[in-house]
Amino acid sequence: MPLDEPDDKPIKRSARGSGRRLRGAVAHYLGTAIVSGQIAPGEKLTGEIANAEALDVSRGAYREAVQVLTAKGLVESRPKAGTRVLPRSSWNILDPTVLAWAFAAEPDLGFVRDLFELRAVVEPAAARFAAARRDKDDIKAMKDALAKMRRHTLATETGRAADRAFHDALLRATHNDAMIALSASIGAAVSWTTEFKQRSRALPRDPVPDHAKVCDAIAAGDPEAASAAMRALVDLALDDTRSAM
Amino acid sequence: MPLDEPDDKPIKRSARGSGRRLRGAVAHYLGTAIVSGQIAPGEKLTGEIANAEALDVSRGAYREAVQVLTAKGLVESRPKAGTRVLPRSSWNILDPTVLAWAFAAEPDLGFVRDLFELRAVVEPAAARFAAARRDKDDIKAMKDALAKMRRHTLATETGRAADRAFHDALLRATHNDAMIALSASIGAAVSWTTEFKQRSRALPRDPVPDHAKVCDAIAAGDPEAASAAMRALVDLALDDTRSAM
DNA sequence: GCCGACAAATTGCCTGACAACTTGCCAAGC
DNA sequence: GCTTGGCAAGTTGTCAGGCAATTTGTCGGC
Repeated sequence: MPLDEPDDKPIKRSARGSGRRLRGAVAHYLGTAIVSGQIAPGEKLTGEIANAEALDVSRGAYREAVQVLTAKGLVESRPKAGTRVLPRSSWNILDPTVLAWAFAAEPDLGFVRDLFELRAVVEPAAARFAAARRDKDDIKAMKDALAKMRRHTLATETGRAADRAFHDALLRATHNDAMIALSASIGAAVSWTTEFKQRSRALPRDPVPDHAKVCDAIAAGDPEAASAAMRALVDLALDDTRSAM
Repeated sequence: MPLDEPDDKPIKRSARGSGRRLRGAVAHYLGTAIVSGQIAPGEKLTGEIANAEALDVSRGAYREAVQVLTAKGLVESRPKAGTRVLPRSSWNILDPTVLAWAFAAEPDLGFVRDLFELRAVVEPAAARFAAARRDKDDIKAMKDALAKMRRHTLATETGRAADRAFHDALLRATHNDAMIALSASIGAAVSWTTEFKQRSRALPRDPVPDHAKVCDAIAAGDPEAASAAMRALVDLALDDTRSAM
């Protein structure tokens, strides 16, 4: 008589909804565990057969998940040595998925600061490029996002999505693939700083005018004004975030 | 009597040396094919069984390779739909491996321009941060790289490696993980611009003094001077590269 | 004390089969 | 004619077990 199985299947239950396959769930599980520091760099995780069994998945699915981690520079595995967590410096932290793992738990404040600094460097310059290169569609996308921001405020999720969409449209308007690739990372920075502001219930400022100034300068094709307006926007955001912490 | 096998095993032969496993070779093969445009976005590649057989690898190994591509945003695969190449905008173009694939063949000039622009934006700002935050080890790393650049010139591969090491050390000196993560991407930009200059045999300038100025300003802890020196360096590199093309 | 060979442990790869999931067709109904 | 529902087929997704390849650590010899 076979034993019944009172155990929950840990992975199969958790977070299997959003079109994410089984290996995706495993990757998410391991990825968050690593990024959050539960498995420190240099540590070696348990062997494939044991770990796969522990998570109640086949070895093949487990391996595919590990390939994903390897592809993002989180781990490295060699025969007989096992698979080890690599030092933080070799992680692809700007990868959208890794970013999502990092923000799944309460994110490290130092890292949020780093992202914000990157944003402060890139966005004013991006605004300059955007003003020089934008086309009709770019302007439309930015104006649409701006309108949505006006309608729903930053208090609603739709409003915050519109905020992200605005910055995304701006980066796309640079017509520079390298900067467009930074969109996800910078979007994360935008999201989390507004998130902090939101929490402390300190929303002293209406963000729309600042964004509108940037938008207008870009539409007008004035690089210097666009860059300056964006710098002002970022500086204000920095002030607000500082006072919220 | 079994047939002999006159066929070369295409993947197993090619580029299997550098510690790269079989799945790595397959990923490289597919990755370069996609990044170089041989398989255009929107196209769907042949089914797993057929393609795996064509490459003479097992389906499991082939799938692990595809997982890597998926992790880097190059493809997306769903049951019954097959696996399709995603639009360029969703590729993780700044991922070191993707960058390597992009530069495996003759790289797209427009993309090199994009990377260079990103470098021009990030590096002066990074120099500013570095001047404010560098510690003894950072300075040592930069000085070492500089010394190596002096010894072997940019005409040798060791010299170019030292150049990359210099810029890498500079970015690390920012103590900003987000910027450190850009090191690989910016390193690629540095590499390829000097590569162009090298080819056209136009090496009008000794790069060492410019680098030394940056290094000194950072060691002195002068952010403005560091930023200015780096901007000058990048501008000169831009001039040289322009005249080389 | 250094160097080389060997053995064990772990990942790497293979085969074959079945399950799950979509898509696209096709028919029925409005 | 258009929409809607179900149905079937095709492709990826997952499973199981076994063997090969590779590297590390150790043990013996020099």
